[in-house]
Amino acid sequence: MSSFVKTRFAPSPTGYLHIGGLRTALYAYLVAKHNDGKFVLRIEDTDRERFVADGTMNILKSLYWAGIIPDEGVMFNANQNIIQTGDCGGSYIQSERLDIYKKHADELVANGHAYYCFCDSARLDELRQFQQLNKLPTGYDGHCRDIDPAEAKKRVQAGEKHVIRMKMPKEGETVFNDEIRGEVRIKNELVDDQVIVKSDGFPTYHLAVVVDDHEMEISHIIRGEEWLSSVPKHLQLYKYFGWDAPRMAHLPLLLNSDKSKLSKRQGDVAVMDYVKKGYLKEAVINFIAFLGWNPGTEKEIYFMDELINDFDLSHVGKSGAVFNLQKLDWYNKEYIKSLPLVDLVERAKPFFADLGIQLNKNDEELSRIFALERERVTTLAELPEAVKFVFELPNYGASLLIWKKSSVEELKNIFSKLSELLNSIDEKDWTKQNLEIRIGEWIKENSYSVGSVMWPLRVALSGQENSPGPFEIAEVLGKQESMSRITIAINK
RNA sequence: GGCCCCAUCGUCUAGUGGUUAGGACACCUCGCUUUCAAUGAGGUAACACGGGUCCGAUUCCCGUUGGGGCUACCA
Repeated sequence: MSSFVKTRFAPSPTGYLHIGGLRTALYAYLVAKHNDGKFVLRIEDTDRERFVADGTMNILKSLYWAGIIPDEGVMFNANQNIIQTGDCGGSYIQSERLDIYKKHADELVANGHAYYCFCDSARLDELRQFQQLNKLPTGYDGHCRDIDPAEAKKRVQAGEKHVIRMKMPKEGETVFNDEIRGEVRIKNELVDDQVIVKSDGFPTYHLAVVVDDHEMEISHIIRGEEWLSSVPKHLQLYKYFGWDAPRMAHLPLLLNSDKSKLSKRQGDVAVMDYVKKGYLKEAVINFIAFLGWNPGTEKEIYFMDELINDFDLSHVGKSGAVFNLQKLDWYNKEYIKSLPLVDLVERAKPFFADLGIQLNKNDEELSRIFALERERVTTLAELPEAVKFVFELPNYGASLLIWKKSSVEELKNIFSKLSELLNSIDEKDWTKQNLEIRIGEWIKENSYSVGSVMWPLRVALSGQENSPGPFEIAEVLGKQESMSRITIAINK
């Protein structure tokens, strides 16, 4: 076996990509990239009841948004069509690999490692109820395990409804080494004779995952902790097929604030929810990367390429991590503050479009406007509301103009003189720096208190109780609009 | 119920057989300041419990408790 690293993310298209799934995908991606290996995307759509038609596309787009691009397997092209690359002897979509699973299942039956089971769901339900009632361990009782194989085959050929179950040894113990948890041992007698082929002919996860990971030459299985207890089944299948098992890493779960498994009930869990809310991919990636992993240093800000450099499974923790929105918000603010303005403009535009707002300004103007508020918003979705006052002066009450330590008389006096001063400033000198100097000097000359000038000026320009400083706003607004807003204030 | 996994500030976490148990978010105080934000300086706050082992345990072992996962012809 070569030491080439190949990881995979293998989601089910049951609706949308879960934020926990994104983290699993990220870790798998990082392990592959850190080791100059390959990252495979496979679609596990063997559950026809939960299948959602555009589920695959949603997953692919969510991953693409986050910058997690597969090297092999399922992806989409410029025309938004789902395509595949790579050679694993078939499709990377499980529903298109049925013959492969059938071949392997038949092989197990032929070798006596699996058997046909004719128990219907009524009997199984009854069995489970009985076990639960009598506080017995639940599980299949082996009812069909010892049916004569020749007879079973006849019944199958006669069209009798059936599934295929793998034979789990009744004795011994399965011991394996998890990359994160270390040695784990589970007694074989406690492990069920798992159904590996359903009555509809589709494989269950357990068969499909083993066959595919082998045929796709996956070196590291990286998945959620919920799979830990089914590892003995998988290992047994590898043994039956005579294959080497990949290395395995079972990641700790993402939790709600009450420590239960992260769920829809307690907040947004779909990656697209966070996209729509205006979180930056850099923030989301940085945040989820740190939910369970850390570099062992005090560096908190990590871009994808830095994660690829430093990520290491050995630094992944064992305990579940609470998904803490406050920390995500902090990361998002950090990235919004540090994003180049041109990028900020590009990424913010869709949030205006979503609200039906026409941005009749060029990018240059927009970047100046957005720069005004970028330190004040936590998400891109907040930006339209935050910069609204630039486009249209809000209607505010006249009393807002009066600074707490000032009076109406003083205000009127100051404003009329201020208006003259501003009018005397040439349009080409209408810059933040220049205005600050001129008005500063003027305040000093007249011995005004700073607030008695700055507060009303800022309110006049912004129409808001809270806003950026008056000079920044004035520069963005330009002389004409600024003067018009001051006139409006004076008239109030 | 059975099996498996886990346990350091409220949250994400670093860390060690002997440390003032470190950082980040959040929170609080102060500074800057026309407001908000940003920012600077501080602060509150943790080794779940009980037994061992050891000169010495937060660290190693066992147990308890707590939390989580699995226990499907779902993944």
